[in-house]
Amino acid sequence: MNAPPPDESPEQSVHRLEAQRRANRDAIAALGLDPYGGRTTGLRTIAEARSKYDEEANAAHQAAGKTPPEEYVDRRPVVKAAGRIVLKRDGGKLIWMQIRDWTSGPRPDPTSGGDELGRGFGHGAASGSGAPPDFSSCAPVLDLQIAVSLADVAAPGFELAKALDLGDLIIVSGPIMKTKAGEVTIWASRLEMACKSLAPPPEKWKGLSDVETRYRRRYVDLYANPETMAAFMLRSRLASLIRRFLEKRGFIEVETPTLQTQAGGAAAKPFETHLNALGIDLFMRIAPELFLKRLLVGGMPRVFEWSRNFRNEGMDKSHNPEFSMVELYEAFGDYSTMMELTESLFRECAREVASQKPPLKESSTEGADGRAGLKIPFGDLSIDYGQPFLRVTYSELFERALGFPITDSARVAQEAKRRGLPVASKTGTPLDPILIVNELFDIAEETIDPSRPTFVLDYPTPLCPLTRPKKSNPAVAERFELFVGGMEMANAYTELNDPDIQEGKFREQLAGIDEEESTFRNFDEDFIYALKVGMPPAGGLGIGIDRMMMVMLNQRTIRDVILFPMMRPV
RNA sequence: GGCUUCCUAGCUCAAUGGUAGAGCAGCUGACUCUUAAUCAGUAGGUUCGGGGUUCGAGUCCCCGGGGAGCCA
Repeated sequence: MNAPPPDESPEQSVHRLEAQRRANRDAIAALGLDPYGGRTTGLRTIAEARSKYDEEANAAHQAAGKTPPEEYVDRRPVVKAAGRIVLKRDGGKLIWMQIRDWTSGPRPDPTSGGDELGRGFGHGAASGSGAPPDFSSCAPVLDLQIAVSLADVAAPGFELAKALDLGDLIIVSGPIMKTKAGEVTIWASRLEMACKSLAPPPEKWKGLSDVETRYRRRYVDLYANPETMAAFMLRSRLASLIRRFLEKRGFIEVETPTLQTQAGGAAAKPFETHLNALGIDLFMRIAPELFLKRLLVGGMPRVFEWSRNFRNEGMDKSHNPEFSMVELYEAFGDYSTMMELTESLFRECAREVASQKPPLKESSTEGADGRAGLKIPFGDLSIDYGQPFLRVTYSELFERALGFPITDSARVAQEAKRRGLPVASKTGTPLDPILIVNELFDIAEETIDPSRPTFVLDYPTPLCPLTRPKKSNPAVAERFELFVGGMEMANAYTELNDPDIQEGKFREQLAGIDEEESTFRNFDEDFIYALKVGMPPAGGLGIGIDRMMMVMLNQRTIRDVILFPMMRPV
């Protein structure tokens, strides 16, 4: 049996659901309305509109009955709000809808009763009258209900309401009142079109749950899944907090080149690109470090950059090819001032997160054993930012985890072989023992308690080409990394400002690289010249913002804290 | 890169190797206080793509695409 031949007309090439929506758009246009709206004034957010509800005025209006006496004045506040239709219940001559805007989010106060819970697009509350809403398994939202009555709405509002589809954006104005069932509602006196939606929305109860589609069509995820919106709203708040925190401490925000002739400041494979105007190859930056230090040379005392970095390496749940890093430098500071700053910054962010209401976070400010604590959930963990962060030196941590000191070269080599780690370079030359130590150090890192933010400090000097060695012990450098939730969060140094030592380290580094690496790693002569001009002693710090957001927003993968994560093209 | 696993209607999901289904969304109709509204009716498919085994493949095998998880 053959299917009927496909209709060749362009109308038929459109999906049937889109075709229906196009027809509804035409119906709206036929009413003399612009399906795509225009500038609108006097709008309130849904949250504001809801807050205007007046109990007394509502009671007076109900008491006035169907045919109110002549002296009766309707005192119910009139509001105007706009939003996306997430539910529509057509009752013949009375049409109910629920609209959503960005103020729809986690309910601010879960104890205030369940009768005003918004529903639709995947986030219902516990069903049943009188049952307290259950915040453990769902994310209730404060959508706003709209009633469009044939008798009360100005023409052609009712015909418009009939032609509306889920997902359309509308503007409604009218008295804010409460229905018999107790739900705050705008009883529409005017209904306007803001934008026709031609794409069918996700399922109204289960929502959009397909992970891939959520990333590829984040715009749908954001409006259909309020906890997604809530997470990114909170990310934005924290970004703002971080900027204010740094500005309060005298740091100024700067911007340095993203396109660089050499990719310095970190050990990572860069993206390559080409500048037609000069006919030269360029690299996307892997770190802003060398430019920010030039600014210290120039006399800027405290600088920070919100830097998008690009690294042409693996992708997994804690790596996206482009990622955000805040890097900062403080003249006359050192790594201990950076440590204090880092700890304060994480604590302030945690405090902000803890001040958010459920259901996004179940945080606690109750400390263990009576001490001041500040706990933020991260998966199965509860990370405490209230207590002082733990501190352990690189060599202590190594010895504690491996059972022998980093100086025991024989056992280091033996252990590396046992674990199948490389003990020689690709060309066959034996690796510096300290590099083997550093391979084994991954094992030590895994022994850090992920629920306690931990500074690992005093890295072996050979691992730190940009860091000043300790005066009391030149074998270790004044560098720390912060670990939280099992991930490396931050990296800081007492910056090396002796141009001769720096040049020596650069040359040493370049001597050890392979052919591939030499295509993008060069000797940065100008940076050395800058150090010759003179850079004040300084502390420098880089914080991996995306990972920090992961632990703050309780998201297990970096893709859930980046609005548009890298995806393979379909 | 290796192993495991997933991809079926717009969405969320079913379907021992034996006629591809449900709920929601859609469409038609009824309904002026609904609450995931309800009721009656109706339409909707390249089962990710290609190949193979088989009387017969959504299901088994191979190749390819995309996602997720674990490992390196």
